[in-house]
Amino acid sequence: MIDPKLLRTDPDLIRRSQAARGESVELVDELIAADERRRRQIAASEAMRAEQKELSRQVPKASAEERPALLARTKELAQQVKDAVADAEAAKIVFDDLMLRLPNLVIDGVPTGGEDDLYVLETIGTPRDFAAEGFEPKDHIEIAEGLRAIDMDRGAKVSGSRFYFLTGIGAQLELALLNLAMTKAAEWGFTPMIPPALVRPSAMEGTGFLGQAAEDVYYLERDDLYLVGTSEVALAAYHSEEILDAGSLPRQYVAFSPCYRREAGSYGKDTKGIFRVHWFDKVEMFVYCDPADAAAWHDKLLNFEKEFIKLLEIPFQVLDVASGDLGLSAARKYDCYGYVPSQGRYREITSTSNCTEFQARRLNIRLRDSDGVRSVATLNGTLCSMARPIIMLLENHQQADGTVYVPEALRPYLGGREFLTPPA
RNA sequence: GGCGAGGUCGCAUAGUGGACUAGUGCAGCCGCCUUGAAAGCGGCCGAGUGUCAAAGCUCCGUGGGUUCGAAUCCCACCCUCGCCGCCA
Repeated sequence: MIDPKLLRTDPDLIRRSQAARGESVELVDELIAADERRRRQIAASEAMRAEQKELSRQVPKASAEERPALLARTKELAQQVKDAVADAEAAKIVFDDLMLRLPNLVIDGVPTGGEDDLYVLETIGTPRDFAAEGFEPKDHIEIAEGLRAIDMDRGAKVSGSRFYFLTGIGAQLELALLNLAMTKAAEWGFTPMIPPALVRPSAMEGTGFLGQAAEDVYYLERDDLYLVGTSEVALAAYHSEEILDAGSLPRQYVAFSPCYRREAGSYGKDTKGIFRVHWFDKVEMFVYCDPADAAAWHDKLLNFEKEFIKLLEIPFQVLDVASGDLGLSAARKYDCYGYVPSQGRYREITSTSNCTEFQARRLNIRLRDSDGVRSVATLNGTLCSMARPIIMLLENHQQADGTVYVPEALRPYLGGREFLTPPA
């Protein structure tokens, strides 16, 4: 949620942000109208309530002759207050509903446009020239078949399409990535967390996943619980309804959790392999900080992601995501796209969002310093979303003989081996 | 899943229909005193809304209801704790 005060002080700022996102500008006017109606009714109810309360206090002291008239008047006032409050609440429901649909304000400097207008900030590393090496690169499924690392067929048999088993060296590879990611994050000052993957609706709504993204979310009706699509949900809700001491900020958390995504509306897209799946495991960074430091923390999270991808020796690009493709919560988003040789292009491997105070307001997370109480800022960033790094490791580091080179950073977590080889 | 107990302004407690402000203790902050500290004394000391600042108004787990008036009575729900059952 954006700062409701902006509706009164600077509605044009919100209109500009909406326009940049390609979202409704009229929403702003509807919000202002609902807010005014609510405030008007509250003012009216407060005036009547004050009178009613005063008369109520006189009831016990009133004489037997005065009492009936007094009671009649207070009763009448009670009804009028009730009506005014009811209308104020109706206006508030309209206001809140609209407010939940209003996306975060876009930060100045974010490129405008849609999905294809992202801006490449830098390219790191160079894709291998397989032709020069004299062989055609295989895709990750072919490579994984040779290594018996991924079992797609049995994934489909047991759970359906877009499910898989990591087997043997594939499973070990995920555990190695997990350990490398967690070790690095701890070095960088993050507190390791293993959060629940099932959350209440409030956590889901507070992080902005029940709006336009709701179709992509698994929901357990019998228990009124959601399966998270990212541990960002649990990590953001972790401090919900809390007031954090400013001295305890920033708070850095790194979580390992499964992620579940329905991938509704992506039928036929990336159907091959484990690029787009209904479940994967992920190591996610999350930061709570003073809003004044949010932009600096966003850069830090991006740098941690870059450092990690460099450790995996995968060529990649850093993108500044355009305003129209930000999602509800993000005020700015940087994606890293790693190279996928079988596709001959870069594909998303990490994503870091600066959500400014948007999630904190919805989840009621504040900080207290010498000036009082105000909202914190939250940021999140992927460190390692298992399936995609595995694809990129297998494909970029494949050898002509079907083995796969292991980057030095991963070797300590894979028994020191330099190459992944098929089981005997 | 069954039964029971309980949720009050950081913590602990008081408050079971009406007194202008939900009382008290602890912790915390400021000051006095002191060489310093402790003790003692005085003051401040939850959040939201609102305002230049205030006043005011709202909030006693949440949501309904009864009443002129609800922390207090009624209903539903949520959560916590305990015991029993089941279980990785």
